[in-house]
Amino acid sequence: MSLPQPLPDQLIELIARRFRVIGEPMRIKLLDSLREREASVSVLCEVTGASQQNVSKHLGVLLEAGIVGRRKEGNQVFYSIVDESIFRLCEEVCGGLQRQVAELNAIVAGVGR
Amino acid sequence: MSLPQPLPDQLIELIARRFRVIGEPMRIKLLDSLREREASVSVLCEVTGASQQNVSKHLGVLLEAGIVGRRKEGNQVFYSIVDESIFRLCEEVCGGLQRQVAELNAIVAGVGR
DNA sequence: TACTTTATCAACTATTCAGTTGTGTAGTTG
DNA sequence: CAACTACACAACTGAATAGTTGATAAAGTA
Repeated sequence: MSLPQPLPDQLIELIARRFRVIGEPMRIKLLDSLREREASVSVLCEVTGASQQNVSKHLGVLLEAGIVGRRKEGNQVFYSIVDESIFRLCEEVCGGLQRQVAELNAIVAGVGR
Repeated sequence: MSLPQPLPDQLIELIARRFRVIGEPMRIKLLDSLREREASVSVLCEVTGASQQNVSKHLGVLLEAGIVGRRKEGNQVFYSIVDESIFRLCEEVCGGLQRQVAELNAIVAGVGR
């Protein structure tokens, strides 16, 4: 995919909104917990250590963004990853972070030369 | 690159911070303006229509995050992209958005069937 | 020197939003 | 039915931050 130049304002807004949705530690944690398999809200509360209301709220944000899906079963609700590209984004970011750390490392190592 | 499972909290924090930095329309606009070539603060003000102080502030955030670099020349300062992975992130997000829109489109089209 | 341009810093305002508290609503169980 | 479980909604509080305003600093120019 190639991006138009310049980016239209509305698209910029959409992109920014998307990044803000995943720019929240708790939501990344939830997504990470859902990486292997779907999970109920109560399980996600245990895993993350957050309150039920808080987890529910964040899941709502992720649901509205189309990143996760939900499935009801009895009186439980199971959430699962719908948009797998989220993890590619995280990997890309981690790659960038690693490059930065490597550069810093090279600079620090150079001082002792 | 493959991510560890589960993600350590500190890494989650770093990833989230990174996403928040680019989760701001004005900063995306600035990065978009720098895609082709470096630019001075004043030029970036014209392009974005934002105040000098505001542009300078956002550039400071991007600089601290290691996404852009700066170069002084006379009484001007030129900023340029250092971390090109930013654009891959935007492309990935746009791809996700397009898939969502396509799905919506399919659903809407199905109604009139 | 005095003045202009360019960029940054600092303080303030307004907004956004994460997390909590309290409550409501299904669904299940005794 | 009542009691319980699982989840969501709404209102509130506090913290972070985007954008403005005013002042300061640095470089070039008359």
